[in-house]
Amino acid sequence: MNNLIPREYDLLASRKVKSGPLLVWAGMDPSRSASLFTALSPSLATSVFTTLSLSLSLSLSHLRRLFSLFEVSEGPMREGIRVLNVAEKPSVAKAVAGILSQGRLRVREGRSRYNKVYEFEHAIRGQRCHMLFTSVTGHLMEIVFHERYKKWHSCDPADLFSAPIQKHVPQDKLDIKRTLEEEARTCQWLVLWLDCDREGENIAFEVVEVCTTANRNLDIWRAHFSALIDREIRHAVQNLGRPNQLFSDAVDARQEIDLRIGASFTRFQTMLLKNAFVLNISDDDKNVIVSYGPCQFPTLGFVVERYWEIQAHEPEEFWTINCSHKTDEGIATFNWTRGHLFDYSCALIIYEMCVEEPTATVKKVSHQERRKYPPHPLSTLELQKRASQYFRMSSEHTMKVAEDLYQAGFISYPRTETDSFSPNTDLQALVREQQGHPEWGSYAQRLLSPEGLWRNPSSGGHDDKAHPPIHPTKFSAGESSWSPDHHRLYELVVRHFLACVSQPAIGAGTTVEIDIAGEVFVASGLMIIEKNYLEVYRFESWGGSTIPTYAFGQQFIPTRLTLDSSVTRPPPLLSESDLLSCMDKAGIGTDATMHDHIKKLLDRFYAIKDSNTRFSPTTLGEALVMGYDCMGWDLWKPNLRSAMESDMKAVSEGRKTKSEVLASCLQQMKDCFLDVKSHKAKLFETMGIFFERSNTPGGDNLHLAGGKVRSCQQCQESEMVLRRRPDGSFMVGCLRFPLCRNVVWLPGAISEALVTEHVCNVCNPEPVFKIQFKFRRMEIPPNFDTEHLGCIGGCDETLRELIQICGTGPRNLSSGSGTRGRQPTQFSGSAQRRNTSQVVCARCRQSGHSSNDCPQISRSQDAQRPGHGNSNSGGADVLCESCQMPCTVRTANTENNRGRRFYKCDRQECNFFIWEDAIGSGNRGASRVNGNRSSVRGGQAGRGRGRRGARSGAATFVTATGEPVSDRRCFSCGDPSHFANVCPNRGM
DNA sequence: GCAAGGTC
Repeated sequence: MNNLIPREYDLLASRKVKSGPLLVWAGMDPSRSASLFTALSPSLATSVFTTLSLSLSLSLSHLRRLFSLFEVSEGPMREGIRVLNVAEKPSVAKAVAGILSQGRLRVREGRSRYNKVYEFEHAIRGQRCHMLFTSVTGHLMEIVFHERYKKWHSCDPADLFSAPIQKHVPQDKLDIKRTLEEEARTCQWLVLWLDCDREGENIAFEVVEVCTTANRNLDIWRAHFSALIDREIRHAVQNLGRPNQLFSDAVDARQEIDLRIGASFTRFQTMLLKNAFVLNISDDDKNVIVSYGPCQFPTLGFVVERYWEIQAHEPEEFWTINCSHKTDEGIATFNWTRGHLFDYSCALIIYEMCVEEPTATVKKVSHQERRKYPPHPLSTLELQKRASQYFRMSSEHTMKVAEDLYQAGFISYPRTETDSFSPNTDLQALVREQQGHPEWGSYAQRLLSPEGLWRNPSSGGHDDKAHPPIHPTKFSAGESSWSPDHHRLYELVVRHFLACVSQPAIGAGTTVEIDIAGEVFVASGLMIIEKNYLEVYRFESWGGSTIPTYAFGQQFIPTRLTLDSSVTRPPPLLSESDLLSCMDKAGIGTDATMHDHIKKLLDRFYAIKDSNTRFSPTTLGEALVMGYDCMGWDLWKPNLRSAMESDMKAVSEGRKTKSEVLASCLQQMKDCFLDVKSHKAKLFETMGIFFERSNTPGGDNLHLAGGKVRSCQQCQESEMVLRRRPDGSFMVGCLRFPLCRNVVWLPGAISEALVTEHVCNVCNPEPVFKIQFKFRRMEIPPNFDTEHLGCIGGCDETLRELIQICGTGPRNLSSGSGTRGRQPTQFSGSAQRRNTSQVVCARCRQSGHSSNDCPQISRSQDAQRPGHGNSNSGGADVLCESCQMPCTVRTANTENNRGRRFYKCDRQECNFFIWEDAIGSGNRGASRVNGNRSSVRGGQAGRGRGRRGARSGAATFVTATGEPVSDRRCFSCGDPSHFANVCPNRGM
């Protein structure tokens, strides 16, 4: 036994530890200390302590007092273990220490002002322990490249895939590191209370590294807990395990991959592009960073993809039969169970059948109880989405406000994936707290009363095992220091919580099914009986609508039976809420970082957010995505991140090793990088479509040809300027590109072009400046001069002929984007337009579209479509009544006329406009309130084929001019002997 | 000057 004493003596004497009740046992092997302590007699102990006191300059009386205290208070002497506990954040350290000490604890400052040290006594499995509880603030370490590779120009970015890296504690974490080192030296155990996820496990190993460097004898333990509630924490401390190296390895791999590919691609892109093009995205383009990241790029990809989808959308007309019935009790709107038909003829035949036999027979009446359930408990993602939807707050701002509320103790930890409460949570106590609130206090009181409003919250099925759902933790009727957004967010958290523990809303639903000439229509009504959670959750509503009473077999004539047309619409731009959902679905980012990735898109000028919180790509964002897409690499898609995530999972489960995943992933990404690098001309080319070349050093010899040629007649907002593309060809394009895509392509044989001051005296509107061209002799026929003063306004036959002879592209057009054996992803929109705009239409001889897309053909085809039969617009231009110039056909995008085409004179002073469907109907210039093409009652002009009128419930046919039709013929075959509903050719 | 992940 005595042989232990010198060891203890050495340990203690060698360290300048602070005094404390368990001082003398610091550094002792806990498995042996018990027997040592038990065997020590008071006299022997006194002797030991005397020696120690001399070495440690402590008073003997102090040591005696400590020893006596033990002897008296503990009976048979038991050893005390000094345990260093480390949590991932200060709040967790405080909460766990509070639970385990039951409030009997001491607090002292650590080296870091945020990370305090709590001290208390606690028994772990009967073992007396002196607990020191402190924290880190997330990751303690970061990985960086070795000094040699840190400067951007220190190496080829490709070298970053293999450059040596090191993990170190950054400057701002050194205080925390010192605290850990100092406390670890005095302890025998280290218990890791990091969050129970992969990142938490990785942070745990960072703590282990720091602590064991200071004290290699530490016994390392891991506490596993899923919520900061008594039972969980007490169970965790009595069932300590060991940290999971595999979880940590997975994070190590992710960190290294993220760093290497992020740094390499970012350096490459930035150095390649920022000096070569006039990006015009910041006051100083020199500071621009064209970053790449495995999360930010797929996030951008979602934005661009939706944008392209909208651009590529072509409205398609469809037809619906709508029916309504008005009685003294109200109106029932019946929906056609076929939904809608794209075939006008079919729709019209069916409609004629209905009008022919318009009596509706009630086939089914059903009554059901309907319930609208309250939302699941609040996760971070839902908080962000709802704050965006209800208050238009950005996800980033939401998290800042939530963090403030959390720091001040009003709400629980705001970064959580969990959307179900632990059964041990005292939810009623949380509700009780809110009883005094002037707005929702009475609802909280009712929740706790026996009236039955209470309901245990549902589970959303997610649990990050680290934090509870976001909920209020402290009552507030509003603090004076709060901004309006603090008020809003606190209110959302409280109301959401109260809603979660409430009964669902209950309604009485009625469904009525009717039959008109064999066609089925359905109407439904809903009457809210009990609002329940909707009373407190004012952000949601439940559209209550009542319908008249119907009985089975009842018959009636519909008040309104109309054949209505509408057009398909493109999806809207992605809202912030949509974007968060896309990211969540694809596993891009975490609950704590998703808003960062969105913000990064804005910071990097890759996307903009409009006032409706909808995102569209900037020119730079679209160009980058298009550039990579043209090269055939899916770097902007979520696949890469998903694959990485899958590999991380494999590492954490032991199916793959960290080194295995690192080697394969980095090799793959390096191959990709080298390929992109070798095809950088492609990226350059795409950028050249969107941006002017820069003359600043660092760019190459391509340059903007420059000079205004004319004002843009398409957007009417900007100018058409002469440009030279990276492939050497010339074009005249609108400065607003890509917002305006007006372009005039020029012959490929041009070697030089210069805008002159000569104004064309033929083309309008003036001025159209002529361009001095120089052609390459070998590329034009001998009868053409190499010098030519030309006009792009449409009068120049020479240019037109040379375009036909030489084409518009560069001399050696590459084979396009599929040159590496891999076809690029097909996408519509801008890229397709770019390709087609390089050809000349064989029909109208205009450049910028192929004969397939020729607007003249489109107009002719339009004339062939149903509904255009009587139109006088077919095939011929509509001329402005004022200036007699051809009008431009456009599509309306207003709420009442969305999708409806009209002709408009481009000359602003004319102000001439006419609906396409009004041409020939005698309704020139008349606008329509709705899209009805035919109606039983009160319809407006039809599409030329005829419209329906009504007399007291009986259907009548009228012509476009309103005259009754007496000699109706079958619509399908034209035979006057029968109607379409009995046409023998029907269905052929 | 670069990533994404923690957290203050």
